[in-house]
Amino acid sequence: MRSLNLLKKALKKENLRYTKQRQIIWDEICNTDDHRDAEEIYLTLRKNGLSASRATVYRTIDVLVKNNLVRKLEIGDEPARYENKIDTAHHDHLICVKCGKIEEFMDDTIENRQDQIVEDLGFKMIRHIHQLFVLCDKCQ
Amino acid sequence: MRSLNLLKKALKKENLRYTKQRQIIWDEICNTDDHRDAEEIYLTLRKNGLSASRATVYRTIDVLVKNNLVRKLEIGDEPARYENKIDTAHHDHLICVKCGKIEEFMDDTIENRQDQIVEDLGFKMIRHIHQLFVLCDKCQ
DNA sequence: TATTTTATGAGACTAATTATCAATATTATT
DNA sequence: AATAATATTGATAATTAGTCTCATAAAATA
Repeated sequence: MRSLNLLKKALKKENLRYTKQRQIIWDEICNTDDHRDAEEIYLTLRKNGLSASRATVYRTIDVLVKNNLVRKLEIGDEPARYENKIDTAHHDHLICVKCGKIEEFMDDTIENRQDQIVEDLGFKMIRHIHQLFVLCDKCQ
Repeated sequence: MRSLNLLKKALKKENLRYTKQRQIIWDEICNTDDHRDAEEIYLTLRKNGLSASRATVYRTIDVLVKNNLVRKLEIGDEPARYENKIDTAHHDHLICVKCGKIEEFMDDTIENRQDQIVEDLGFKMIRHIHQLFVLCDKCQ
């Protein structure tokens, strides 16, 4: 299984141990393409009879984000949301301000212009956040 | 003075009273082009012998943001930062991940593509966040 | 000026996340 | 396999940005 290897590789790289908590948290994040917050992930695990504490959920997600297995979505003052990066190319997000639905978008022109802006200033791009807050079709 | 009228107009529109606290908070935000958080603004006021409580600073900033006098910058999990919108056109931000310096950018091509993406989906744009996290020239 | 309404300040409260630390699990060593 | 060394976990305390409460103060109105 692909995601298993990815987890073990990341843990090895970080000199961290492979534990069943880290596995079930990673599995749970891989199970859906949702954008869930840490509490939702924690509660889903409990509901399924799997056990990991909140603290461990937060700690494990940090490792996954740091190792590029999970994308962290910081939306204003809401709790951060997470999605797995398995088989998904880079994308940014549209967020409905009314119903909270999250869609993804990707635009090469925007990506290129961004890079150009940073390069022209003599800076070095580390990462970017691009969020379009909208009223979705159903909420208008 | 331009900013005075703007404040009074906004307060009138919201059916709020004109008070000296609201005035000194607005003045303080207009004094610089920095991107400061609420605590920094509060502490600067105190240092200058002016008096407004933290609660009033937060409450007043909310009114200013709502009425388009102040731009709120939500940067990940950091405290929100604020800048006055006097005489400044729309722009987005470059943020140095090392020294925290904030620069501004604006690109019509990006703005147009954004609008197009939202329109194509049949959504309605409310606002957007576009932040480029970089290493600035001095931090590389 | 008296009365009504709104704003302020001090501090309690909230919520997401992080830190602490004793108990437990994993890995390395013998 | 047993033991020692080290890292992880879970429960909960702490932190922090921001909001809420409510008695007092200020402003608007009569």
